[in-house]
Amino acid sequence: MGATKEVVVRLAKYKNVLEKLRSLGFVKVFSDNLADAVGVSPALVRKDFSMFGITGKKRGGYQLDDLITQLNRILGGDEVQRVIVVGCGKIGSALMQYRGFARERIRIVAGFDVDPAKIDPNAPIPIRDISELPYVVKSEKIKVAILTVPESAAAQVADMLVAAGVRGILNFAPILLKSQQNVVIHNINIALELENLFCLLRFAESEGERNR
Amino acid sequence: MGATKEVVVRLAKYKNVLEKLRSLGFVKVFSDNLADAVGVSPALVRKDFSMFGITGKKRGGYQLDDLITQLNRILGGDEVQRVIVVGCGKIGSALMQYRGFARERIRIVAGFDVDPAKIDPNAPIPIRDISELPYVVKSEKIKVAILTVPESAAAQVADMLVAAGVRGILNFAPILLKSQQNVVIHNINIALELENLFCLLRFAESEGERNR
DNA sequence: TAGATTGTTAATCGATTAACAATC
DNA sequence: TAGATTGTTAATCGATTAACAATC
Repeated sequence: MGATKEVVVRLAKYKNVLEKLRSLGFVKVFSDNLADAVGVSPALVRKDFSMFGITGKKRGGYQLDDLITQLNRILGGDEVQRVIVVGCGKIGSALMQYRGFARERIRIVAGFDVDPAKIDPNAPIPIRDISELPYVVKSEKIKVAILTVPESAAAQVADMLVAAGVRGILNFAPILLKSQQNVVIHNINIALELENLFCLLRFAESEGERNR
Repeated sequence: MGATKEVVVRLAKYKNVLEKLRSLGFVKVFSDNLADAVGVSPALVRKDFSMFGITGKKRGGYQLDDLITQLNRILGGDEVQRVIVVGCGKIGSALMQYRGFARERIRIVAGFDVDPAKIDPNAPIPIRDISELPYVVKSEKIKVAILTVPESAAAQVADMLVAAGVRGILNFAPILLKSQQNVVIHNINIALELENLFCLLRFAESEGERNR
């Protein structure tokens, strides 16, 4: 094949940029424009497109509407994407209320926690006891979950999610969960990201000295 | 050279795993153990180490204490790493209170916002008006900032941070900020991560069908 | 037309891995 | 000793880019 994860991820980035361009009134784009916006080379943009049979006009670039339609077809389109949040602590609650999701057609349909004080099935976004998770995942056909439980519970809750039928997990717990057969896991480790920033800076500095 | 960003990022992952192993009472590790924990091949672990002059014993693997010391030397070690949060909305506030940072020796020293209602210079972690940002960054020698402002303000505030002397930005606004000369920017776009999960699942499905 | 941009091939580049001698 | 693991070289692999004919 060749349609690796990286390509799919880039396609989604192109789509996001294109939607912004459309709202600005653009009608067409060149591979050059997209390349600049996403931070890749124009050749790669064209290659990514051609890999999925998306073509443009030799001199006129790509029609914005066409392109977005095609990308939606490939990426899974316009349906509202339903997600649950498991672990309603600080970060979990913040994500449940995050306004940026609506624009991307992402809807959080429920939260789950073990703390009885947090349970509130009548809230706009209901918060349920975690024991109800398997039932809700099945009846609502939930495919993707955001995992924001403490580190100590993360592995166990991840297993529970997979057992219930969840196929994609966005993990914020500071533990590396591994993608398995049929389950895609993305790990976001904020402390590690900060550490990496500090390391890279330190490195950039010593590089600078070396070149002086 | 060859010490690319990826290598540095892996070294930090090794270090995290090693610290956990140490707290479990481990005394030595093999490249095999680390490879499993971080999800890479044993050969790559050894290569990464040898690239920085870290050596083990031909039969006995690597001494845990030695290894951690070496990694600390390379990665910038044990000092407390001071960070500011710019934008004290839901996510910004959640991060300011996130308990996981302390363990990684990360300390949030201040928050900034434009909303007068949020300003509170006497809180445990003071929240200041954004106009004070340049002064605080300079006087406290802040190198890294977490950016959690709304999309519409992100680019402008990022410029402000760089002008004030910040050299690393962890950007949560849904906009792709580009790393420049001397400035490292990591973008975490949570909506995009979720979109990617859905896309990858959709892809995995159609792959599955094809192989049936 | 002249100029610009696509689509695609072949070349390049860099990162990862296989493999194995060295050696504990 | 026999067995296991490192350190390193050379081979592989895959992704990216350069380059250019096609063509609008």
